[in-house]
Amino acid sequence: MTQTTRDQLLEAAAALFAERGFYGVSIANIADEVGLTKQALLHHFTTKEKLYGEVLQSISRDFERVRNEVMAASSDPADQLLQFLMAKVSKTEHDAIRSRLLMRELLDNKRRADTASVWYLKAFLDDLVAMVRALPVWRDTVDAEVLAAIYQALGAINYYAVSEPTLRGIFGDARYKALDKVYDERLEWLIQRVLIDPSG
Amino acid sequence: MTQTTRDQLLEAAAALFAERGFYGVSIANIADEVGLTKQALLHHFTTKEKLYGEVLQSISRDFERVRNEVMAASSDPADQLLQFLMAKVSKTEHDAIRSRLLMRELLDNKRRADTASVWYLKAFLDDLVAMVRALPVWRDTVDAEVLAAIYQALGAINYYAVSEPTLRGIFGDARYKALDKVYDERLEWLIQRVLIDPSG
DNA sequence: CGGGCCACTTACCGGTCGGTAAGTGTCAAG
DNA sequence: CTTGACACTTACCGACCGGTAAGTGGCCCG
Repeated sequence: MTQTTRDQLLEAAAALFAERGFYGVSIANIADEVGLTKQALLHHFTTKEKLYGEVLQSISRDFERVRNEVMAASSDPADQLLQFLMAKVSKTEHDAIRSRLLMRELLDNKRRADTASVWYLKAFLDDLVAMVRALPVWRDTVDAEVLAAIYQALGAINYYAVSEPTLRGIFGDARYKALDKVYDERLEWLIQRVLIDPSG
Repeated sequence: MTQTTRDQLLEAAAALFAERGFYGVSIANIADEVGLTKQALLHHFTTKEKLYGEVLQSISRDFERVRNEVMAASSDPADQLLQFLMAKVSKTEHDAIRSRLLMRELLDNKRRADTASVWYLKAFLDDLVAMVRALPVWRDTVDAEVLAAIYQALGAINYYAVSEPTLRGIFGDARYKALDKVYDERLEWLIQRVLIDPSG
């Protein structure tokens, strides 16, 4: 199946918004990427804000899909949690774009009146809290403790994901590759220690 | 001592760049904040890029100052490391601005030809690696492992710092405050587990 | 008193921004 | 053969962008 013009625009928008941020990209830039004029883009998504909103929405659908896959693949809550979190690690360019975009959203939604994205984030966090609460160790802990632990894992994942170009710039390809190799293992260890078996 | 106009501009610039990013702020916005025209700003910092560079530089000086304070306050490497990392946690508005600004820089310096800021970051990471290497546990580990562990702690710190407005938006002031209270303890525990006493 | 530096102003430049208006060509339904 | 929806175009708009040019007023130094 060939991509529709609309989907091509969405994909180009995601990549550019991730790389330069909402204000760093013009709708003409995005349209150019697909070989169209900005008015063609506005034909599909009446305003820049609406286009951005649809990009966020497509990401949130992605996460829900991954969550369902993980839940179906195993019935062990610890396994589900680990797989869901590790799936957030950037393996492909598409993953990296998603991480960067959400980090920017985290930084920007203070000033944007973007309640929509706040609610999507809430749903995502609620899902994670539920997954953690399925583990016996966490059953009798207050919400704040669960959230704090989750957030530390998310921080370790996403901060690193977003740093990839910078780290590559500092250390060069070879040493970055070496770092990347150990990061995965260490992350699994961290999730294990912080979330799955905190007492051990 | 009253602040010079130049310092006022630097402070206003830091706050606005942190909140909206480089492209989201005009030099006129920054000048307005201090009650001047943009040409007055250009009088002090010839270009927008140079102003931004000076903001980054002042942050890097801040870090060096904190590092020296921490090194002077204790001779125990484990203590120094813990204090240095915990000092990065946002306590004041100024700390939060710094975290946000650096996170944006991490996201943007792929596209900006901002080698300068890459070198600040390298120096900062080098300092941290040296502090960790001062601990006997890490003496015989490869660089990549040390860096990975450091990065996980930095991620847990900075991702959370940057999320403050979003989390407050999702959970409200009361529940955010509860989260904030437990986050500090949990962070200290994490640094202890990941960096200072990984075997324990 | 005179001259030059400093901090700052108004006026203006070419260019880009998001968005509107008014088409143009294609193609399927009636 | 016409009609109209659809996907797209060119031609604009006012607002704002970063930056330049050319002052203006105050203050220190001789």
